[in-house]
Amino acid sequence: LATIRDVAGAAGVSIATVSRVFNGSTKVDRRTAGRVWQVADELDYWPNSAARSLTTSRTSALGVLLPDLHGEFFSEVMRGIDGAARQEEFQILISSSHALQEEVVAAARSMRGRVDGLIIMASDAGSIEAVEEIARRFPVVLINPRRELAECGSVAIANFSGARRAVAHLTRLGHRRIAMIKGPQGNVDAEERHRGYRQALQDADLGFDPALEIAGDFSEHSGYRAAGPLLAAEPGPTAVFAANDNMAIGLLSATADAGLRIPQDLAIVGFDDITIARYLSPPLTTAHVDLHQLGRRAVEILLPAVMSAEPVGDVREVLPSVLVVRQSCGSVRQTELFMSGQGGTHWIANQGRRAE
Amino acid sequence: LATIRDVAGAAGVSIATVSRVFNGSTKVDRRTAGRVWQVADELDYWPNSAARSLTTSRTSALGVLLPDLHGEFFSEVMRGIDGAARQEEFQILISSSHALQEEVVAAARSMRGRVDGLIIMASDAGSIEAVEEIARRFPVVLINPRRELAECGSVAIANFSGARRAVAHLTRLGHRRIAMIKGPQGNVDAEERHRGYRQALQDADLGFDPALEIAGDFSEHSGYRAAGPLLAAEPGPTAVFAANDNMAIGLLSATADAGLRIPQDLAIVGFDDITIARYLSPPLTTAHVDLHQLGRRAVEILLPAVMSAEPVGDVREVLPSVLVVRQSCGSVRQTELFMSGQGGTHWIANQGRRAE
DNA sequence: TTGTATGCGTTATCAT
DNA sequence: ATGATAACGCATACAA
Repeated sequence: LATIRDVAGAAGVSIATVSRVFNGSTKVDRRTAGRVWQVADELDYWPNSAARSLTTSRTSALGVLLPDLHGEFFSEVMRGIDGAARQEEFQILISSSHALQEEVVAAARSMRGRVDGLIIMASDAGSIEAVEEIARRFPVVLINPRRELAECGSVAIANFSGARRAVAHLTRLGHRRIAMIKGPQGNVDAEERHRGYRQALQDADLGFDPALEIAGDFSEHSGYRAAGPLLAAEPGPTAVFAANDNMAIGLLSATADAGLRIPQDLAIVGFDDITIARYLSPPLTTAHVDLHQLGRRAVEILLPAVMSAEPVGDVREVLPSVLVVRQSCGSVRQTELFMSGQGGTHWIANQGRRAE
Repeated sequence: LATIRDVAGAAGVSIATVSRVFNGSTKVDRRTAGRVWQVADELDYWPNSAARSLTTSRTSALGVLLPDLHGEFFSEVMRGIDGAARQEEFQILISSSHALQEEVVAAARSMRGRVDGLIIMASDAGSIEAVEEIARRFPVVLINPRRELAECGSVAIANFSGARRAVAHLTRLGHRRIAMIKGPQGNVDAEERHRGYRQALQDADLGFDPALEIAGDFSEHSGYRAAGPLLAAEPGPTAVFAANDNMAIGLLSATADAGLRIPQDLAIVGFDDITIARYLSPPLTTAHVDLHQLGRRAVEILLPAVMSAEPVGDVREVLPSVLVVRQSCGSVRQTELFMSGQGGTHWIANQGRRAE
């Protein structure tokens, strides 16, 4: 309720002085400063951020545009974003559920004057043009972009090499009929993981068999259904790479229903390393991705641009993915010490940054 | 870069008219309105929200203050908040990781002028006074408050009755030596769940045995450790109520290590119904809480106050908790049809709103 | 229907 | 070291 003017009046100084005090200007007498602080406290004066950012044209806030904030993916990414932002005393304005590109633009528009930069994760293919429009006004960093954009930074996860490594794990164990449950068409993550799968087969001098590439949509249910064509294939696969853990879980249930033993009858490897993965029976071998870091890096790339009021340079970063070997592939080393640090997992195949 | 003045100039009208057009005023000629829209589009004019909220003293944004945004709890609550807010075209400014009360106040201060109301979830006991200070300036709704506050709305989960029902489930199954793994001291949720446990025992004419109330801190590890005193007790318990699922998971591993069969040798019931619960072996019977609704209701209670620019009335709401019976208690009906709607769970004991 | 002018709460540029 | 005062970008009461 009290404004800077009220404080100035009560303290017997000008509003300029009050402003100086609150912004830590050195050019103000210690005694008057003390008086101002005291009066401000008595009047319960809280500076108005909107007014401040109107004059400074800086907001100390970042906007985050997401397609959805369902589940673990979102919460971990957000945690990374929030942590990094808080460190630099930036606030986070979030807006989710943007499937259509008009919605993305609308959300960005409504943030005009409220944020200094934007972190965008667009799911829709059409959103690219939307982002281009946005990037003309804000520094922008893309998370897992489907296409690189000039003037936009980006942070992505190592889908290709992660998948390649996961499947290489299977070939190394001697499997030669390796199936894949694919993710939704048009989804970058899904497509990259598929590329990695194909590459790993080629690396092992194996051809790919279209009959072993089952369609899926990242849902648990689609993983369950994939068991049908998978078990009907002739000759059948001895191992399966699921494009994400959700589908691996579905497949796991289906094979349990069918009386198959994992990994003896079928080896399964997933992608994402969601929390559940280590609790499954058997615990799932899967490609781990550091989502927290995904968010953190996005902020760290965005902030310098925000500070300098320039567009983000061509900073493209790919976060490493790491294969977590548990028991769903019948690895040689299967020991799982339950309460140990990483859930008894054994880490291999650490891939360096920017490796793709 | 273009301001309302630029648009007015280019369209040959006054800034007042442009403002009217953008705010959908009816008192403007269709033709001039069209011209304004077109010019605005050409100039790529995006209204500045900060300036707008400075004059209107409304922001169309809500602030959310959280202690931490770890895991599922956060993501589900946020999803509820975001969904409800978006419906009314409100934005969400979030700020997490506030353990100390000064941090909470600081966060609230920095939101002055940027939000119209606040949703606060304070973990620290001292934060209460902080919230009181905040509530003098903003409409506030508390999530799971440790103490009710005048002028603050609140939404809480049914800890007491949820725990009572969970334990009643055990007594109904014939258990008479029922242990509990408690949550951290000073935590409201934990204390309420403990009260519910005691009440359920009393309901069944059972006394409580301090030796069967093991200390815990909500962590999986503390649940694991609890197995020691639990199995050492003489006579030992036939059932255990864990104050949250995490600890139940820890206990589950410990009993597996000890070679105990669940539920034959020991029945276990948890609280929260986290995603993992249904994937455990055996799937965990637990008290389900609708976190999404928790966030949604907070917004729905807050918004009317924001609209009317008055403090939130004495709206206190308690969301029902529901016992999800799976297989960790040896219920009579154990059928679990894996891919069915609720993960093959069977819902009982639905408790109405405001029931506590 | 449209334009003029004032104010929203700050910061910043000048003087003093 | 401090005080006037002009922006900042917009909404609105009032005048036309």
